[in-house]
Amino acid sequence: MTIKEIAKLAGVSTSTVSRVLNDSGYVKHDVRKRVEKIIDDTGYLPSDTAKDLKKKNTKLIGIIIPKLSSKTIGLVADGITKVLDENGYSSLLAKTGLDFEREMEFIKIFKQKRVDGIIFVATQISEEHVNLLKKMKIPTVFIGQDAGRYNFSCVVHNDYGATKEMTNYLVKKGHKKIGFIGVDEIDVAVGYERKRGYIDALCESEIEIDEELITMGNFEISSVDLSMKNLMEKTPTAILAVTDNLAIGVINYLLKNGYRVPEDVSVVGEGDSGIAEIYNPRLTTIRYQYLESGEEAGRVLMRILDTGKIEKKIMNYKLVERESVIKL
Amino acid sequence: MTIKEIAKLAGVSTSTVSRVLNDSGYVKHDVRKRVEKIIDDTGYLPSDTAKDLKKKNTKLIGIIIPKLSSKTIGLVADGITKVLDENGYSSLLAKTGLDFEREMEFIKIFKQKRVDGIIFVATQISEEHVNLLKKMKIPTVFIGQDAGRYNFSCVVHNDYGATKEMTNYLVKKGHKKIGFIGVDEIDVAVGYERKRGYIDALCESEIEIDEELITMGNFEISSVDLSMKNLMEKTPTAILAVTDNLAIGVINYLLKNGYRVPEDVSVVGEGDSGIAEIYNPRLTTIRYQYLESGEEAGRVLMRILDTGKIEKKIMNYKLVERESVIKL
DNA sequence: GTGAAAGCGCTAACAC
DNA sequence: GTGTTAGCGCTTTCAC
Repeated sequence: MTIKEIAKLAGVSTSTVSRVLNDSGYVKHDVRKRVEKIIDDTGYLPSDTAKDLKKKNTKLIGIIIPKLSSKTIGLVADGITKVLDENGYSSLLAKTGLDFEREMEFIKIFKQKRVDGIIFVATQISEEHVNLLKKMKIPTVFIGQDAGRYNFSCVVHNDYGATKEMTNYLVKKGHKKIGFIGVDEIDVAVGYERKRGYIDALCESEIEIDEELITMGNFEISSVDLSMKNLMEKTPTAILAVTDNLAIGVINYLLKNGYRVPEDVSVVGEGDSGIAEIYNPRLTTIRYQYLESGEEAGRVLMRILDTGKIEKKIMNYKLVERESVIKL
Repeated sequence: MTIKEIAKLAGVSTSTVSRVLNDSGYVKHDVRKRVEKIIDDTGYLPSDTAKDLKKKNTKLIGIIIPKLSSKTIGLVADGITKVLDENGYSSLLAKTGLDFEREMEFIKIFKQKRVDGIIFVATQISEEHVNLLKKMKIPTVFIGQDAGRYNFSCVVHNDYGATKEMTNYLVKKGHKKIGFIGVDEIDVAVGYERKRGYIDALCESEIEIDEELITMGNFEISSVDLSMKNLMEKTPTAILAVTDNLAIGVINYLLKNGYRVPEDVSVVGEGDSGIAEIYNPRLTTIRYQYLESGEEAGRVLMRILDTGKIEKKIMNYKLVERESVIKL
């Protein structure tokens, strides 16, 4: 079914059909009715493919994301698509598994599809990404990592501030030997910024930094066991894990080895990933605004498309007190 | 940048550029090299929009999904996009929030975008969906609900078999008074089929069905509290919840009210949603193949596009024994 | 081996 | 108010 066939069936020209389709220009009432009826009967829907060729924009936004099977990322994605939907944009999805090559490839695919913009949920931003994006001239906003130094828009969480506040909270509860479980600093937000928050908080409280109290996992629960073994030899009274998953791993290790939480060791996480609320004990953690960051990124992109102005947004966080910390 | 400009820069015709772009037809070696160099230098990438207008297919697949912020659905989505990627298809995402109107609307949008096919992650299938899909003539595969009676392809989980097996497992462990927490039967798979599995298992074991042992929640954890209050008056020795989330709600209720799990009451869930493994106690549950169902749906769709044959696939499941059940 | 030209389905001047 | 027509960026006969 094409506009031409509709025109023929209605005994009018294609321009008239186009006019009723887009509600533009004048069409006599009964002609409009007649055309509308035929469109209805045939179930004809105009091809965006053809339309996009004429117009400059596709109303398509590319979303680059590591994976979907994560509550956190899912929330971000829900936020993004919500705003895009509201603004009449469709979402082209690219799942990269954090594979650099695939990320680069998807940017090119998006260019071929002539997306109007890209939202990039990133854990690392490289010079190459940025250069390709600039060469392609695709308006882009990053979520989760600061792209300001590359002169790109971004929506970031206050990883530094949140972790600093959490550390201060632990200090206020009387803890001085606070273990830290972080992740690779290649992930600037979660690895580097959160660690910096922990360290600065201790400095400001004039607690000496003990390098042996600082360990690293990856994002998997099982990855903490080794770290914990070494960590516990230093007898910390509290442990700050940089994600809830890691914190759950810590608690499981502790419980398995005869420690009580929080009576023997206090444990906190970050992320408020849903599990924190129903875990046993309920986990004190940082609630970041994932859904909202997705929405915000959507809005920022809409504005870029409108005005071209780049923006950097820092999202709020909230320390959620529950049952996994004890006052010394 | 267009093919025309590239042609001019290279001093050849657009057809020649097209030939080197698509590696079709003969182009003299040095001409090819020259054109390739210019394409490289300019970073030119051909427009799929224009290409699609000529070709019959867009290599686009629409994915209709209730939301992303669910581990389960995220896994399904990861599976889908994996297979689509491998086959050179891109994913257009439609998040519906289970809103019927939006679902219908997205089908139309997908038609306008001329997607080659649709994968529909559904909790309910209505006559209207099916009729519209047929009218639009878009090859579609449903995930999670049986669309066989509508003559559509689908990939479903064995909800009935799994729940029956789980019930039998409980019976074998010596339980006779088994509470059941289900969901609305509008969701045929989770609501209706799982309940049927529970009932049939009891029947075959010649255990009388006690209607008061059968209650309903929605999918939210908090929704079980009321059900549990009534349920516990009937002093069941085991409770089968139709999802892990519900099971966690059950356990939390039990713990809060002084029961021990599993010593006083055994609890099982379904879904193996990740939390089951790390919860305290670790939850005995059914592992459905979410990721795999997404992959399978992708493959089924690829085959439909190829041969037109509709298929119904039933995925496997596995009973995962952990610590939340005791032998009586 | 390469180029000219038609045409994919639509929109938007422009003419009437 | 409505129709004619050019053209969006590409592919693909068909000539040469």
